Amino acid sequence: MTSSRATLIDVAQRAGVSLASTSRALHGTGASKTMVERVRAAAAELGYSPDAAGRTLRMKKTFQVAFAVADIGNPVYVEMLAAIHEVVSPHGYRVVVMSTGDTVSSTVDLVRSMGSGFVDGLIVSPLRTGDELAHEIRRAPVPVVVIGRPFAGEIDSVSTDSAAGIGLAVEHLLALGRRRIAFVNGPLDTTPGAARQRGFDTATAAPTFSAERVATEVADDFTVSAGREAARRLLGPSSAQAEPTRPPFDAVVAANDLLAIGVIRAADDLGLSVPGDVAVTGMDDTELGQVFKPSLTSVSLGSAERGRAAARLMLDRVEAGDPQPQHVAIGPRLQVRESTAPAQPSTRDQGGTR
Amino acid sequence: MTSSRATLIDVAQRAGVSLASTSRALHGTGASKTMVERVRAAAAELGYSPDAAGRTLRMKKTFQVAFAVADIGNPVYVEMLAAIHEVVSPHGYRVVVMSTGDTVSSTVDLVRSMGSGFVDGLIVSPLRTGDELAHEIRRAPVPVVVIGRPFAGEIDSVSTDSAAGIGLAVEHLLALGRRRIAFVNGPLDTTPGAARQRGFDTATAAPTFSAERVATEVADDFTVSAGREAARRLLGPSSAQAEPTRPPFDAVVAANDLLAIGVIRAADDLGLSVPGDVAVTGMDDTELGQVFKPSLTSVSLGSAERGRAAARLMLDRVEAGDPQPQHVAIGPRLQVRESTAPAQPSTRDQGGTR
DNA sequence: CATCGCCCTGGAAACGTTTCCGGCTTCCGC
DNA sequence: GCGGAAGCCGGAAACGTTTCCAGGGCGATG
Repeated sequence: MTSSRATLIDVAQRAGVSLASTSRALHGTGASKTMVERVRAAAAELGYSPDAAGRTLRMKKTFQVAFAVADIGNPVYVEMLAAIHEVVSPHGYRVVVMSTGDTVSSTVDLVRSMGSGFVDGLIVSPLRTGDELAHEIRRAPVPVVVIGRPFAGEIDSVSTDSAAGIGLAVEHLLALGRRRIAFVNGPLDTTPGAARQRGFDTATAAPTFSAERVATEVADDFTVSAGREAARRLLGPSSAQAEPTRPPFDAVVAANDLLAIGVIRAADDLGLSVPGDVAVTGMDDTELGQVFKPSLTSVSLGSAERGRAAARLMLDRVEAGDPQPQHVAIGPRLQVRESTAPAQPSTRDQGGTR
Repeated sequence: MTSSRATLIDVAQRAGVSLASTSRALHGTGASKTMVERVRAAAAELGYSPDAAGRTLRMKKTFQVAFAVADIGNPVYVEMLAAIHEVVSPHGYRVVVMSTGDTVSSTVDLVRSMGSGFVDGLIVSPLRTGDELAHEIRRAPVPVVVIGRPFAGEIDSVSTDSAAGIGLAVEHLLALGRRRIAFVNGPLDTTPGAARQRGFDTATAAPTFSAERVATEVADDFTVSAGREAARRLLGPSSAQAEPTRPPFDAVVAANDLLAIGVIRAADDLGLSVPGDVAVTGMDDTELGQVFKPSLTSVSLGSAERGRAAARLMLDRVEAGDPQPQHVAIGPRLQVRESTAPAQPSTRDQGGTR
């Protein structure tokens, strides 16, 4: 039990062979059978395990990948993290969790910090993007894969067309006979917020759109409480009265599962039933939405799938120096559950729980 | 735009000073003002950023901390992760996410892997523990902080008395007038499962326990679906009939928020109302439980708090070589919400939603 | 039997950084 | 004006690993 850890030199001395041979024997290449045996034994006796720093310094390889998001508490990112871990871990890579911060400049700082070389690559899902960030990513010293937005050329990225996803939700509601559709979005200056707004505008501007577009309400945040408040604003001061007046819409498209749940809670507060009086759709298909009551109809953006794809892209880049920047697109899929149902001819007195 | 990154030697040459002075100038100690200025300028021109591997090799410091759990998807661990990140990040430390695996031997392997020295310390919350693991932790080459179980001596740990937490839940249900209390637990061979079972046994054996202890049902897992199935088993085949017969209990203590939600879903499936017919308590006080409908009465084990405490313990260990192993205990707190309410005298026909 | 070639081994360099140590200048106080 | 001390700088070593290169032994082939 020495005070410090055993080093390769110690192993070499104990085995009575050279340092070079020791390294080769453990690494498995170009060493005789007896040599391997001998070195292995010595290493085992000393409880040797190779030092990561020395190896990294020499090989210029950290066997670490960074995953950076704005808010690691968000279930979508958690799912991505788990998927990334699951993919890279069997290949011997570790995952370092980092934060992009809210702003584009803090994200730029993050990318710049890759210069220290503590990681072999970066998978990042930024909340806000800009030309400055794109430029910084292009000149980053390690491979970078962006999740969430298809970047123009020269940047690896994997994304889901969330605008089209909103379209799926709108279509679904129309097919159910809903005629007055509202939209609860998150901040418009974020990448997902902007995309989803675009999606709703496009879907409701289409000639096939046979309903009335009520309004868009922008929540402060992509959270449950923000969704609840946004929905309350949308229901207007008139509905604040105790009498369960008829709401100005019979369906709400939410930009997010969290927002959607906030909307349902708000509806519940006012004695409106979901999906009886109001049908609600979410987006991201989180587990939260699945276990919620009513379970949430949601547009899956394939979070785990995106994470896996990004991780694989990263491995391709890091293991083999794959030349061409790639872009992987995941198709949005609508998961129909309890929070949406056909509109009843007479939407009257469906009643709340009590 | 050279092919490779600028090194300290390049900066030294450009500034026309020695390597040693360059390092000192950038590090800020024992360098003249003009020297600092000059080196800073050179570094800036070259876009220098220090190489993590070289620094680590020399200083024996990685500025990384590992956080290892069995299932990173679990909201409790996510909260801990976020808290840990929040604490150590300002001190310049990164967080590496790792997996302990389900078994104690895989956790031992994980601790053993610390021998590579890719991290300055390990914060681990193992699902299962044993003497073998304790022994391995004691001889680990880096500081280890254990979350979840108070370890006997020589090991840093932070824990919450979840057994006492179960006691709080039972007490609360008794105070509400509930008289037939069931318990849905997770696997008993896990650390949390065992502790919570102990808590329930103790609470229901106390002389002040004025109710009937119905049964304990052990779920396969700490998940929603496992909880749903466990609750179904508990309700028995008799209740599988369409008629909403009176259940054999009027309250359920669940070992977990996820299990609790599974229980509520199962109750809902059978037309039982929560909290009308059955009061349900969870544990962990997750955000999921808070937004659920009905919002979940839950025993908070201070996940974020535990994460923060563990992180601070780790920093103490890593920054200053704090000598004494410490143990931090967080008190469980009951958060009362909608899923528990006083028992009605006649528990009849409270009715479901439909 | 000689020569060529292959496989294995050992010495040494290199990766980029921090820090010890010795020597220089400079400044202060007497 | 001089001795001493303090501050600053440069050379060099060290951290632990992988890999290039050269040399030696041995088998196979001509």
